[in-house]
Amino acid sequence: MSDTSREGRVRRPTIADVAARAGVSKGLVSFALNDRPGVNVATRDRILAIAAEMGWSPDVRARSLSTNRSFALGLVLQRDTAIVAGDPFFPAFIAGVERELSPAGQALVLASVPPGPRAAETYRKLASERRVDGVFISDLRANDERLALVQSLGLAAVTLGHPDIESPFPSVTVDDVDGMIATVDHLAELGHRRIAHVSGSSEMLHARRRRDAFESACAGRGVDCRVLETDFSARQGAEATTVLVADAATRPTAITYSNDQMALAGVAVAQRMGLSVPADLSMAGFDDSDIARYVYPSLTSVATDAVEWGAAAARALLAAIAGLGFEDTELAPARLVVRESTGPAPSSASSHPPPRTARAR
Amino acid sequence: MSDTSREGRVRRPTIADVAARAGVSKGLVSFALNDRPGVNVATRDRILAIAAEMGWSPDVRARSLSTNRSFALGLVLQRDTAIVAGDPFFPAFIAGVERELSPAGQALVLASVPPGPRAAETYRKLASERRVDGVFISDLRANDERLALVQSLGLAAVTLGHPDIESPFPSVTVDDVDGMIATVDHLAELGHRRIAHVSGSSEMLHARRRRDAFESACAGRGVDCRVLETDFSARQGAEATTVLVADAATRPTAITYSNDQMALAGVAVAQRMGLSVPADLSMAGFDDSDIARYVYPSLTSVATDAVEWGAAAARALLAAIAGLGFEDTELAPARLVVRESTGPAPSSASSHPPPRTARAR
DNA sequence: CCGGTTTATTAAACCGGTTCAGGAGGCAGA
DNA sequence: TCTGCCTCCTGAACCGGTTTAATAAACCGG
Repeated sequence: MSDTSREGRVRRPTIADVAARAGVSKGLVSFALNDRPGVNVATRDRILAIAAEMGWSPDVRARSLSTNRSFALGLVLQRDTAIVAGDPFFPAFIAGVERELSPAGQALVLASVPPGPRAAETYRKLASERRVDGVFISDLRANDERLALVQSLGLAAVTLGHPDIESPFPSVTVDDVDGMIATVDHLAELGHRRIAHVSGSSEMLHARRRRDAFESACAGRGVDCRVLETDFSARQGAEATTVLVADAATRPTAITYSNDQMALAGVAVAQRMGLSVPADLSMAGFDDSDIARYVYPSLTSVATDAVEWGAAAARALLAAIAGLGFEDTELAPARLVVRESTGPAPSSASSHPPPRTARAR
Repeated sequence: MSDTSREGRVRRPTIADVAARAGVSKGLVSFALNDRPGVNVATRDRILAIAAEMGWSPDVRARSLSTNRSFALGLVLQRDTAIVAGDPFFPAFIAGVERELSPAGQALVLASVPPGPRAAETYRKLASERRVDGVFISDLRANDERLALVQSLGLAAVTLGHPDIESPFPSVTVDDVDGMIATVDHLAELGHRRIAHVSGSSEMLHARRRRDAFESACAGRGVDCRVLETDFSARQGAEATTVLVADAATRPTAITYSNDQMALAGVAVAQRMGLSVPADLSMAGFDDSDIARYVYPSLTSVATDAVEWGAAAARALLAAIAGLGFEDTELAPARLVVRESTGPAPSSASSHPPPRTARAR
């Protein structure tokens, strides 16, 4: 019955088993397996061969204990589930992270907490249990207290985007500003002179950044602009749109949104009110989710490569943990993808048609 | 400078520090902290107080090594990023999982791999490194070889849905069938006699189950039905819709989709061809993503409580690991949410309007 | 006051790796 | 032949918990 016990489970070989089989000490096996100098090449090859033959692989727990590293990185999601569910960012980001982590022998520990003070507790727990060597700090907020917290916990970290305060951590950034400027340019060229922006919470740095870019781009082009703030949800995107569109006299001819979910909800509100997109109203999203290409009218949006972002963030965090470089990384800027939902501004302010009653046509 | 070393980092107290401070042995501290019987109550309270005062918390690595458990559960995502990105299921599922795991002192290890053979490798790695005590097996496929693999790796597991083969693991299921039957019922009541279904890959058990429910519901009601198979992506949802709608003579009066992304893309295709939803064509999704409520026309869909599903799956997996119950769990069935995208069938087959050329209105 | 049981506690082994001080052996130079 | 210096390898300590066997102390009925 070989080395199978009663329960049918095989006892995994340990480094001691490999050592015994190879007729050397545990320590030497460890050296050989970690490619440390001072091991005779022939011996090393023999040990490696035997380890492979026995199907040995290191127990990350034991390794963690002795090296005082966890070989795992943490990501704490602290968004409302409805918002994170509609957001294409995280799955793509995670795929990119994983692409780097997996070959590096690292794992990703994901924690999901409702927004609020429980997030701090989660970071604290991750650190005190020594689950992870470092964390990704996403969804940066204004004056984000997580920076100090994570530093005090002794964790390595990388921030997604530049914090608005002094940060001890490297950042990995995709610049939204260009994309937003390009959007305003695009609309201005189409003749729009009154543009609104439906922003995410200004507590969130990326929302604020998009909004600031929007406002300064408008100012620079003599465009009349207006901003409404939301929580990023489709619901509030719809509500903001209703407010913007309600008064035909002050109605903007184009609306940009801080994400695609809100833009899609906004398009629906406009259509429901009998407005034609883009003939009466141009609308643009942000993030370029997959569905943006497939709705009708297809949605003009700003695309960022979240997979690449995840990969770059993972590389930066691994480097920080290894005590290597600490430079900030700037990825290719977000770029505008023009589709059907933006078009020429209505020829005159008086051209808006009488609102029809809401009915699915 | 108290117990702070040069680098400003505080040395975490270990169980030995607590023992020394309390004047007892390491072992006794361990007993006290794990609520084991045979410890004097007064002593136990004193140890607990001292541990709390010193800010001690267990190092999960050390604990893992001695107890031979990892205190972590794994989830392997093996979907294409474009598909997982548009799918509201996982973020919600993960939130539910986390809700149970966190209080239980467990962590979630997430691995994301491209679809294909690399998934097996990932499970193998998770097991051989001893990263996790058990895994969630999601997106069950026909004759899913992961069951045997995971069992041979000695991992505990729970499947999301019932496998089509003998399974050594408990399952946690939300029954889709009722929701699909309700959808067909709803459409049949509205007078639809020719209904199509755009299915996900029939390799995927949940897609197949929805499709089978669709077909048998149609058969039971004398409804003419047709099924097109896709990979769940918005792109293929759009393509399938184009095929279904192309020939006005054989065009169905209603289409159901195996997820909301495809349904949204399908609605767009119909609108683009000048068809009115639901006047000319009723369309229904599946999964009830948040955005379904906010598009125009709002999308009839089938809702499952993914958060609850995650929580139940986590409980089941924890129970399995603890060697407790092994019963399957059946959650509240998916339910139909009727919105604007479904309506009465067109009065006669000849009523379909001449297709207009595609233009954003 | 004694033998036996229960309760509270300790010391040490153990989990599976890493790391470090040192030792054996070979070789070169004096 | 002695010394010094490599190279290759060993043995043991160590990481921070858990667990077990052994022991000391308290208790208890007769």
